[in-house]
Amino acid sequence: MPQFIQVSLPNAFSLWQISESGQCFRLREYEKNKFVAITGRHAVDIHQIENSFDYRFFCSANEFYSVWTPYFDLDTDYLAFQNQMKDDPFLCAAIGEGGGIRILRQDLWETAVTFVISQCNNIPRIRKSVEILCREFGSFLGEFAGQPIYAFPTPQQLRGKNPSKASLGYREFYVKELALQDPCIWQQLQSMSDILPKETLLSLRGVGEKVANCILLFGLHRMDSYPRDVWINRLIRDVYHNDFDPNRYAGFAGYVQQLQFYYYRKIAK
DNA sequence: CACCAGGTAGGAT
DNA sequence: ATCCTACATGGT
Repeated sequence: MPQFIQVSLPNAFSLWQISESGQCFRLREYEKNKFVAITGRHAVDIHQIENSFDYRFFCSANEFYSVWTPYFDLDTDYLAFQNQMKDDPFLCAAIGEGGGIRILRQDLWETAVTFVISQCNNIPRIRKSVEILCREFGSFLGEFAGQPIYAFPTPQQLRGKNPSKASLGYREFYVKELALQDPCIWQQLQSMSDILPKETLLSLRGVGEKVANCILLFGLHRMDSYPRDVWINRLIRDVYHNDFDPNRYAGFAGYVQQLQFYYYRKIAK
């Protein structure tokens, strides 16, 4: 019998919604209520107990607390954020559909690469390209539900390689450039303050305003970052009539953005 | 065969 | 500073 940690996460947590939120590309429901989450070199099998908020993380207690608690931001009270959105009808509706979304702490290097790939692309195809990169160049981590799981390739594993099977198109050049960077920068970015991380990210080829904000939010957990993509721009124009200021949600604007992105795409279908 | 997809770089205005 | 457009690829 494999080792597992059972936890109860009743408030503001939904693996399904997170997997559909578009902030990560390697969280997948492989069977009803069963997910595989992968970030960097870590992977875990998570089972949601039917009709409850109980989850089983198939990993050691040590890994749960050191990796997955920060990854899913389990120590943060998202209901406190939601309570500050009560006077916005769109956000209230968004909470109803996507209130279980969290802002993940993903591996920074992986976040940079995946969001460079995301530009002018669609989410299913981003996932496909990322999986091919992992399968081609990443380390084998083990088997989950009969499927081999591979880590996201390290910069060293990707350096000098030809990732043509991932069909990255014109973004392939940018990914190769990222792999050539001194890997220390991903560490250094963690300890930079103020606007230095953003300036550093913007200096990278293929990283512009929007992708930089995504990396800041999903990789560096800068909760004040508010990435504006085509959906957010449409939303602000058509729903808010160009009258929306993310600064109003100081300290959690990025969470507001995720709720808006998730819900607006959902009702568009 | 058009058009679109979590944009960006480089050049022209 | 703001406005264009090329940039590959795959899916409707």
